Amino acid sequence: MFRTHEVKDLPSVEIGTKVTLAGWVHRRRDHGPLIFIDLRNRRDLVQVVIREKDFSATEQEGLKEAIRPETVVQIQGTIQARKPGNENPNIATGKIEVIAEKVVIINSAATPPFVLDDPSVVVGEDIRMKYRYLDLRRERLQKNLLLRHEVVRAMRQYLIVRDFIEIETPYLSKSTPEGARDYLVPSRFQPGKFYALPQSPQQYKQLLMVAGLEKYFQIVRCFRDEDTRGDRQPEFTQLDIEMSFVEQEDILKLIEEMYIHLVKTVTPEKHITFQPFKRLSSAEAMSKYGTDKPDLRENKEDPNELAFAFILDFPMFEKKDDGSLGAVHHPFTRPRVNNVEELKITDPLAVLAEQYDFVLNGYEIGGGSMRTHDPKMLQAVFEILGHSPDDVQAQFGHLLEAFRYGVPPHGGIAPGIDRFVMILANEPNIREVIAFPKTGDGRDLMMDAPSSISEQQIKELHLRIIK
RNA sequence: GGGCGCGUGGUGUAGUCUGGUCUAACACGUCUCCCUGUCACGGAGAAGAUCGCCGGUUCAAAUCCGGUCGCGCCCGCCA
Repeated sequence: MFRTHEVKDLPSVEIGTKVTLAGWVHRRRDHGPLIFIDLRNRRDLVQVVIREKDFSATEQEGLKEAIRPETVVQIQGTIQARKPGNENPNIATGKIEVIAEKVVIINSAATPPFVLDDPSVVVGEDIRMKYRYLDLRRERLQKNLLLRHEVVRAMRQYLIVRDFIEIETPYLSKSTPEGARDYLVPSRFQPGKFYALPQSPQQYKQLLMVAGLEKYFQIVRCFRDEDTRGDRQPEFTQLDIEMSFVEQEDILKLIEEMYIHLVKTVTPEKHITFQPFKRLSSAEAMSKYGTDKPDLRENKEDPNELAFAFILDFPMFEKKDDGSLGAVHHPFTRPRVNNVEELKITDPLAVLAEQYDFVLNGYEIGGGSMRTHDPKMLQAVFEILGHSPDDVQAQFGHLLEAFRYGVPPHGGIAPGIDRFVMILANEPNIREVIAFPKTGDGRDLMMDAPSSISEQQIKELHLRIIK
């Protein structure tokens, strides 16, 4: 046992109790014969008083090491009430202090490359990323990761009590031509073939509906090999949801109630502008605000305002740069038509989709749709998108095959977790709520990834590198 | 793929526009010494920077020009 108490529990410990604490030296105030150190354990601080006269000459030499900031120490001592006038109202343990009887240096620390105890110092991004484990010791990131934890925990709890089942889907999956660029993983067993990391578990969760799971969710990592932004990382986490025997309204209601609940429990200081959430058609949003993710806050200076909105009625198809048609969302989205015949005779660009975006303070924090569960309708959509029957068979044959065996009406949504936490934390950048984020060009400066691989690995994977 | 911004001791900045006063300043940190009630402790002192890199202009470059590298932001892209 390294410690008998956590620092945060000390205020309720009786005066005179002997305690053993362990943590990091946060700050030191060296008065010569009297040394104060603030001992840090998680985010909590307590003042330890070291009286030089209580220690032998050799022990005093060791103390020189102990008082280096960020050194890991174990302190044995006695809880003492601070004298009136000596209390520190700025820390939770400010009414007491620990009189040290023994100081054990567990691990002495080199001088950190940047100051950890001053939140006002803005350190360069590259240095923070290289020494991310030190950056994470700072209060800002400790707070953000804790907030993120609370959000995810509340999401899980909310869905689990409503009969949702959490199911994991594969990360090694299949590349699809639609959407973002895939991250690819070469196969050792199948020369020249590649897995793709999922951009989302879209097809898996629909197949779970075919499997009769009915209410699925997953806190899942998604991968997209595209350029990053302040609110975009190559890998990000979403709350993936899919439900059977529901309509669009059921999904919107679930999300609305869940997010009101999340805000209430995790950040009660925040207030929600629209209850129920504002709803706009995508056409309305574009004409009124010039964007399909409008910032609807009434006071943009208010750090506690949350203006949630649903954007509805997106078009099903759009013209791509090369003139061909693409799906605005994805091909599995249900077009708002009565039957296949109607879809075939309508101008594709006039067809709306049962698709919805979830928007908060000018950020898209999620999107979803009702899915086409009629195989004929799905075929018709693929035809409009210009996929040849062979192509459809190769790319989506497994899904169409599955849909032959009794598929329930279903739909889902996937709210992003990083962006939501970023907004709750009032952070300007998504990296501030991710423990180990990537740089703008997709690198991990701490691990130095991506990196070269050995000749042996290249050979095993049947690859050749062209420079 | 394109546009913009930034790069000066370990960290954060000033100085760059208007070249010489820069033999590079300040704060934090580090080191030495002093201090028994500090809590962003205080005091005295010290070390630490070829001003991202390469080249050019000039009597003279942190400063101007060209290139290059690094980091960030934005557009494209992100079903």
